[in-house]
Amino acid sequence: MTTRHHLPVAYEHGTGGSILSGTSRTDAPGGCAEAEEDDRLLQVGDIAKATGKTVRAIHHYEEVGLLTPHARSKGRYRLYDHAALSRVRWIGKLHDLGLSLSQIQQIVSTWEASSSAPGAMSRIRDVYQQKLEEVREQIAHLENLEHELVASLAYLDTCETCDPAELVAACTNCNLHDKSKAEPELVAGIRGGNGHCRQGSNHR
Amino acid sequence: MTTRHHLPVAYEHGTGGSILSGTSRTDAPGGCAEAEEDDRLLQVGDIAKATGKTVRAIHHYEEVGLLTPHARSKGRYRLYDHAALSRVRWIGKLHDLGLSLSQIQQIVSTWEASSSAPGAMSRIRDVYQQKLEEVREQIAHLENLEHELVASLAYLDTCETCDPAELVAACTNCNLHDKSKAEPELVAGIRGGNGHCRQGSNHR
DNA sequence: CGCAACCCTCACGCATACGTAAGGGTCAGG
DNA sequence: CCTGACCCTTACGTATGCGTGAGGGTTGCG
Repeated sequence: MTTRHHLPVAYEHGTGGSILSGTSRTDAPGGCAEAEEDDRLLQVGDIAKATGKTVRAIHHYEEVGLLTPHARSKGRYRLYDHAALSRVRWIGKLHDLGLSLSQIQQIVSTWEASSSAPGAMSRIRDVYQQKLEEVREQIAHLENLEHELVASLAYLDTCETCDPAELVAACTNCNLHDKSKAEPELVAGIRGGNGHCRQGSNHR
Repeated sequence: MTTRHHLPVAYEHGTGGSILSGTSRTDAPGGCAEAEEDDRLLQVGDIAKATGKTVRAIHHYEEVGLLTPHARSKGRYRLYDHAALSRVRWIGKLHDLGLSLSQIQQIVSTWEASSSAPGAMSRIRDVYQQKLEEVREQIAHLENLEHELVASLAYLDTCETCDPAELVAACTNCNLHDKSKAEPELVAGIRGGNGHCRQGSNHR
């Protein structure tokens, strides 16, 4: 909604859909003959908005070698092509996958230093393959925690039947809970552990 | 297997199962009449080993108010009761759930400042309930990434049929891939984004 | 008593991924 | 030409969760 007024080179004219489109354009220097399609360039702010990142983050990606502007305007404004959008989203996803920016940088380096295309892809594949396993482990771990949470919530349900006048210290001797199942760790950890005279384990 | 020799107060004698048990004991000062059960005290190193944390981490937990030794030896050694084990494991789980130590501290404070037991439990419940939803979101997110990884790997499989002499720059014009499905974002981001004259989106 | 194995209290260090402020140009409509 | 909305570079700041010494006691078997 932030009304854009005067753009140097990349324009928006739409009403909010995908940012920019327009008439004026600036083909970047460098002698790249390209098909038409959509070669309007984007400013850093456009990239930021379109990807949900901050301008600072985009700059940061550049600092660590993850992104390079396609060109610069006369006034040294960074100008990006649309591939930059893919790149930034890609960075975000890999980051979500738990890769650090420097690890991502290594992938980029690997790719760029590689001459053989399938060779490069093969290494990327290895990284992805390994990440896939890690992600599956993480999922399993989270599902574990999920179950623990559910169990704890069920356990804590019983507390609703407790007398509100009861003091927390009395929990140690509580006998409202189902004796057949142990106290979930997520519950056990709350009590005790701060030195105060405590130690009973399972309320009996 | 680090042989323990001279312990101040908490002993081990077992053969590796659960750390400690023994004969000598030191009931902590403070006038806590307790049932027998298992009130031998543990040193910080014991807690560390039993929980997989480092001694420094245990100290750190204390620094931020998450854990307090049950007592101190004459020589100022920290002595913990078994509840500390639960507490440390609990901290670890909550941390895995994405809570920061200070957030965990808030839970502890909430608990300790609370007089009404069910009231306190109710607030803990709320936290857990919310965490449960977050965890489920995280799982969904990871599953999304998992699918993207799988799709990308499938896509990259095709690259194996590519001529190893092919240059990475040629990927732009690659036509080996199934034209019916789009290039996964995890693949698209690799190419382009570093300014070099590029911009074709889907290899045609 | 001697010694190994532990523990204690500072207190600075570190890696990540930006946040944020400072001081100062650039762009294009009006 | 003016102006508002943007952008640039430089550079220090921040929050987390411990890591890593430094310098120096404590414990208790033998």
